[in-house]
Amino acid sequence: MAGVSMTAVSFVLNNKPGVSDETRKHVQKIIDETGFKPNLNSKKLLFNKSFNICVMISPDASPFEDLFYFEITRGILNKSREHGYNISINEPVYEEDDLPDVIYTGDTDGIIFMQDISDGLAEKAISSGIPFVVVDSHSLSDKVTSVNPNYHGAAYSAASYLLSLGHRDIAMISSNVVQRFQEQTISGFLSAMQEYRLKPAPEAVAQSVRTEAEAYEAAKALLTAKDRPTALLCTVDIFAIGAMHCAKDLGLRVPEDISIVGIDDIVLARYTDPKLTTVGIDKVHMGELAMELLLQKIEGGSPMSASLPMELIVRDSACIHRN
Amino acid sequence: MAGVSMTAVSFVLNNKPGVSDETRKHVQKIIDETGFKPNLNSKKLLFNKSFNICVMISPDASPFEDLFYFEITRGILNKSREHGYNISINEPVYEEDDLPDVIYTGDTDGIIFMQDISDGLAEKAISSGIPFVVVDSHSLSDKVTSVNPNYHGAAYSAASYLLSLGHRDIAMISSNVVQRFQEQTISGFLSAMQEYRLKPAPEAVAQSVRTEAEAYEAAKALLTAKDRPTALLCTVDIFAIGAMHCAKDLGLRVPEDISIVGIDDIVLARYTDPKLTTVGIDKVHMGELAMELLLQKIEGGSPMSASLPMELIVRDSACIHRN
DNA sequence: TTGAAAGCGCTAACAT
DNA sequence: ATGTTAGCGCTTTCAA
Repeated sequence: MAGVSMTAVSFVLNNKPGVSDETRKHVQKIIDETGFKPNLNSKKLLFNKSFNICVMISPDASPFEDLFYFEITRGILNKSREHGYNISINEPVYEEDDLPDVIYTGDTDGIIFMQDISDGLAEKAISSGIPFVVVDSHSLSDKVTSVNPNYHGAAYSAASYLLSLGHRDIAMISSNVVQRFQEQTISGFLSAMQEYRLKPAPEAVAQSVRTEAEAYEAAKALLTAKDRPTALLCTVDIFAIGAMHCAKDLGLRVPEDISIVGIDDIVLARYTDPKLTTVGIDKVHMGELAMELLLQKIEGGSPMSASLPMELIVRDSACIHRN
Repeated sequence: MAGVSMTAVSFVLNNKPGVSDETRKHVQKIIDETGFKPNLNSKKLLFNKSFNICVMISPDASPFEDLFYFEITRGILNKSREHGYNISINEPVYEEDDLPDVIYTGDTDGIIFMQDISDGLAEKAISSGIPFVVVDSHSLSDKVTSVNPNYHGAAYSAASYLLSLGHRDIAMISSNVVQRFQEQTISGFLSAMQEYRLKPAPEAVAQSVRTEAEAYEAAKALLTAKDRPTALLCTVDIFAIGAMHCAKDLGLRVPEDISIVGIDDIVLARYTDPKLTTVGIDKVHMGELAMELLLQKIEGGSPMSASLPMELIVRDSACIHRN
């Protein structure tokens, strides 16, 4: 020590009592002069805390492929930086339905799962004892704390909007990547239709799809049928974009000949031509919220799961139906 | 210890010699049974290594706002995960032209700077002793190792392409966010023009701009002038997108009435209508390369800076000039 | 081949 | 109010 003691320095650094004003000033002066910064690695060992948050994403939904998860990640980053945490991006070990090593080496203070997780994974996470939250979850289990967009409501809003524009022949192209997501959106669609005493034909709800290209094909099937729908509700924006391309290629005008709406409001939605009408959610906020809930858990709390509303964003890809 | 010693366990864990096959097997068995994983935090202290890489971005170019940096970040993440590093996203302290605390607390093994850095920052980074690389740098200094897209070449390619299509009245909308970037693209543009013995009018190169909205206005100025150019070279894709909107609003067809090309090939470029012709670079690869160079530095090497070629990607926003 | 012990940089309990 | 000391979990000399 360049001056006096050692516990003293610790007290000064952490603004703790137990040291006279005089020594405090003295020590502080030396700290300022030398630019001394305490080594975080020793604290990590002492408190067995890594200051790392592990963001877990399935490889087929990398946040850096999928613009949706990418925005959520931004929110997570905002908050984690604010609180002095780093993030590391990882993926589950799918063959064994297990978590990666990083979880078991003390290098993770908390986990954020993107998209739904399997029951096996949830169990492993619980038994690891590490706090975790699931964001963009599709189930509201009381066993895990999660942040859930209201996808049922989203599909309901989208369908209601189309109905209010006078559309009656509405078909749906839904994602079958996550089963519960599909169930929720279909049920939202059907309840809106029901309010108008409408019962869509089976083929109008049967289109379920994984990629933009598949959405293109599904749209083709619908739009070339003899009784083609006047509106398309796509469960994911990127499908709506695929459907728009298909419509154009078929010589159909959007929205005059066919109205199309999506769900999610990804960045792209503002750049399509016409601009995509969709049902959106504040994804950055969603990420921030997930991180906040996680921090609460890390500090020993047991926060409530959150269900977030989704809001219709009217742009140019849907219009009034004229006979 | 559930079996024998303690040094032994360390040897077994790290596959080091100095322990009999018998004890090795015995210990290994216990490790497997108990699922024991060594605590990383103690290694961090012992080796004074954090296994964190700090990605430094200026706030006005957040990788999660800017699709360009976002793709680079993906590359960085790929490689860092592969090597057991976490990343933390931070920004310089601009008021003081200094690095954030995280650099000085032993919580960073290496730094990746996005975009160019100031001389002051470079100096601070060097004197911190922490290995760093600059990605998407615009200068090839031998003091810092960097990954440089060849922006001069990019502008040259774009201009040459337009010239080869018969365009002679080509105007440029360039970014003035980073000075050296602007210099390089302008010089690339001018050398291509010179090969055709063309010397663009001052107002054809004077448009320099920071945002999509400003690009829209710059395009408006150019396209409403009495001798409007037949082609626009935009130094950044997002400017090209702004210019395309402007052209449409003015009733001009792209590319029939006005050819537009960009630089960067961001994700959006494939989704515009018409699809954007641009000069691209493999951004994920760029990030991976930056991370590889950084790892070499961390291990004590002194890697060479890399200059990466950019390639013309012909899509639909430029066509042959007809008088 | 094995075990004992020091030490990485800090905090906190304890003794002074 | 201050100084001394143990200890976080590991690796690595060093001695047996």
